[in-house]
Amino acid sequence: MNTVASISNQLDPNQLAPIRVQPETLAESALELARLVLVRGPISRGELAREMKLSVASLTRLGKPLLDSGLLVEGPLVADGTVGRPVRLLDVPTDAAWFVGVKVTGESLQAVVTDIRATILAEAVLPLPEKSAAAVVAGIAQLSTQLEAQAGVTATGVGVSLGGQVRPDGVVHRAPFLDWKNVPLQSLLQDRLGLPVVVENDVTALVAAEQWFGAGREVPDFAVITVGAGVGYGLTIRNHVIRTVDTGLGLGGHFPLDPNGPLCAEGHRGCSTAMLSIPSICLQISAALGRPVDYGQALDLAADGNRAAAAVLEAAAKSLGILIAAATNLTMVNTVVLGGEGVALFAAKEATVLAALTAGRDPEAAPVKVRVGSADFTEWARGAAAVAIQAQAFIH
Amino acid sequence: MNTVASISNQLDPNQLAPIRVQPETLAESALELARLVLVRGPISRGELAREMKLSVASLTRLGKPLLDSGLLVEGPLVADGTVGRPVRLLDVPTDAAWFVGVKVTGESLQAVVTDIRATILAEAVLPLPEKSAAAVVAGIAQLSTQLEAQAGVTATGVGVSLGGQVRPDGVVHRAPFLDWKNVPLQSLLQDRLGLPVVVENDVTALVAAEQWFGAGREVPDFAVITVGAGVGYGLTIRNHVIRTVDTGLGLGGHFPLDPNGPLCAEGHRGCSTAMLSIPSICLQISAALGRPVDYGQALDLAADGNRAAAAVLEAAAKSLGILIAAATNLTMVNTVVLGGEGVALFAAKEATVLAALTAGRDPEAAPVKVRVGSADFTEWARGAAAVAIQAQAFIH
DNA sequence: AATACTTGATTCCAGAGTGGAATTATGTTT
DNA sequence: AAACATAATTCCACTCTGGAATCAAGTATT
Repeated sequence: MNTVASISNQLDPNQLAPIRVQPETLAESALELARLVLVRGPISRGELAREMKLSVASLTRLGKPLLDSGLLVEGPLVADGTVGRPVRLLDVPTDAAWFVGVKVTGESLQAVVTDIRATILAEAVLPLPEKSAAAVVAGIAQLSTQLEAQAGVTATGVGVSLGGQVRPDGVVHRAPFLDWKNVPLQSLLQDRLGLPVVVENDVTALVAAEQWFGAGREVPDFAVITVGAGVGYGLTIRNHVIRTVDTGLGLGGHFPLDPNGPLCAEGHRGCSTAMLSIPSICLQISAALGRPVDYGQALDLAADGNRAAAAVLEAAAKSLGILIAAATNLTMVNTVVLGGEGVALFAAKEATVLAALTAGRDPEAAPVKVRVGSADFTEWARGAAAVAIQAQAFIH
Repeated sequence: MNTVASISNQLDPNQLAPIRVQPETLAESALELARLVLVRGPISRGELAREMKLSVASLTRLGKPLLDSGLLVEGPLVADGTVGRPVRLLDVPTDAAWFVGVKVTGESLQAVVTDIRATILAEAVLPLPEKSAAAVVAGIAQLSTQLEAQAGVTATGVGVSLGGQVRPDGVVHRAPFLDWKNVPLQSLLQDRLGLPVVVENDVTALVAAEQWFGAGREVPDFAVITVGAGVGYGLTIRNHVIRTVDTGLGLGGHFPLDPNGPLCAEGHRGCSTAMLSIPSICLQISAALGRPVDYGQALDLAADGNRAAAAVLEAAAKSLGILIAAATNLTMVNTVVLGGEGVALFAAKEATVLAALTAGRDPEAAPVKVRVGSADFTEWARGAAAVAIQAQAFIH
């Protein structure tokens, strides 16, 4: 089979549809090249050769069909003033493919449209009238159309993420927040949208986004901890997002942290959800003060010296440090990315978190690098877009 | 370069020295083939082809030079009564290479000699008169000679393991039990023995042995927890033993398990060492009963209904369950191998351990497979032999 | 301005590794 | 004894690869 020819067919000028990535016709190393160019931005062949452990000759050969087909583009010659022939950087065309990412919660759909590097171009939210699959499908279709119009682009793929277990075939095995069991969301959406759709667990999607477009660009091993309505946990080891049959069950969500903490709904005293989740923190402070308090108010109250709020947040911060210590000790990673709206806790109580983390680590151990992601809810939708991007790039 | 020829040279009949594995002259896939035959025992080309995702044609080609050189051998035709040509299984010669493994503790050297599959042929112990590197080197030399004579073989490699941090170049960076810092043990031993020597952290060596010759033959991901003088912890993900700069620090050794537990020497209340280590358990019971009690007596006392002993062991068993739950939740593995002399605790209190483990896991999660390794101290020395085997097989 | 120099990128070619198809080997079944 | 089934080998075309020579496009030197 001639790879070059089969790609070039897609460039038929009579075909006005957007260029569609069809990497199943690409060999392993060509795929890896495309992935690296996507992830490492504009990059020279020399650096790619080092990174891929290939010769520059191979890079010329591998790059040729990708450039011919338009999957990659070459920048202009950049003369940096030094002696020698200037480099011509390889890049991905960022105006050829766009992706819609949607995070499904029990109450709403949060959506973004991104370019191929998961850069957000537009965002939108839609309340979910009911938790039926039909409502979700209709909502995603509406958001998709709306966002395409907003950004003036045509989506080439859609990623959907939600809290729950998602099977590799895109069937939602179990999603407690939606009361779903075995909903074939991917095929439903694909039929409706006529586009490739990927469905993934929300935390896993966030980890995937982080792996390609965040911390993973620099380190091969890291954990992700999200704090929000619940506590999420994900892991990347040796550049691979760990996915198991239990992914989506939220095994990091009820990790014991404080024997004197409050109870979670499952009856775990002082588990990560009880100590860290936003609802639990707000409820504790509300109960103490005898009036409803939201998360922002909680942080403000603590900053203003309110004792109840300060005590709750102090305990939460300490618990977060303990959780980070436990995760790094047992997984042996030394980078942790924090995500979710609850990262505001880290910003407010960084010293407490780090003190608890240090206490839980061997004094001789390498320091843990804690990276704070965006607290913006759009990060979740961006994660969904990232898995759509990854799926279209066909890297496993 | 002609691989076949370069291997065949080693078979020069005039050369009476034992066949030495020199796999640096082997290509990647030939190495993987040799490793699979070593690990999977006598195995057919067809099964190897499936395992390696190659054609049987490739297996014939890859196997040829290995068979010619004697690195692999063919079994007789085995006719199992079914129709068709019988298979001729590939195997490693188990009478061509032997390995000495030595575990160094603060008090003694525990040594074994094994065949290439890490099967123990003989064992020996030598008290360590002092903790100097010279004493360790001399002791290992003596044990090596003694074991070779005992088993009637000549060692082709020596593996040494100890509690502490070992750098990849075989320098012991830090070994608290020996009061060592930056001791170039590998080169010292290599000079003395005239044999290839590998030095590795003790828990990592045990994990490596388990990966090639134990649980790892069936699952790609598992954790190892050892209970003995301390608590050890190691991890294999995607068929790779995780080694980091912190390996050897014992990051799983002071994991918080019981807020009401006793203190360890570092001042951690209810950490894994305080709850599980043999010295701590014996000390707790001794203190309660007002007389010295060893581990065997502790188990007997508890079995006989002694309340203090039973309480301590019950708490230990519960803690072990909690530790297993924490490790599996955070690493996402679902197989745990228990090792060390303390596994007797699991045998005695299995129900308690499993109850605590189950309580710490999501009810919907896949059940954790707990495998109990040998409690024999020779397992540690066998681990050391295993890393020597791996080093000679040059697989990373 | 012409030439030398430096470094990026390409071309060309030989070698290694691979799988499919045909063939051979070695047993059981008829 | 012939037919059949399955294992293993041989043969060959194909892909992927890197090294060496070459070309390309800038800066430095004269």
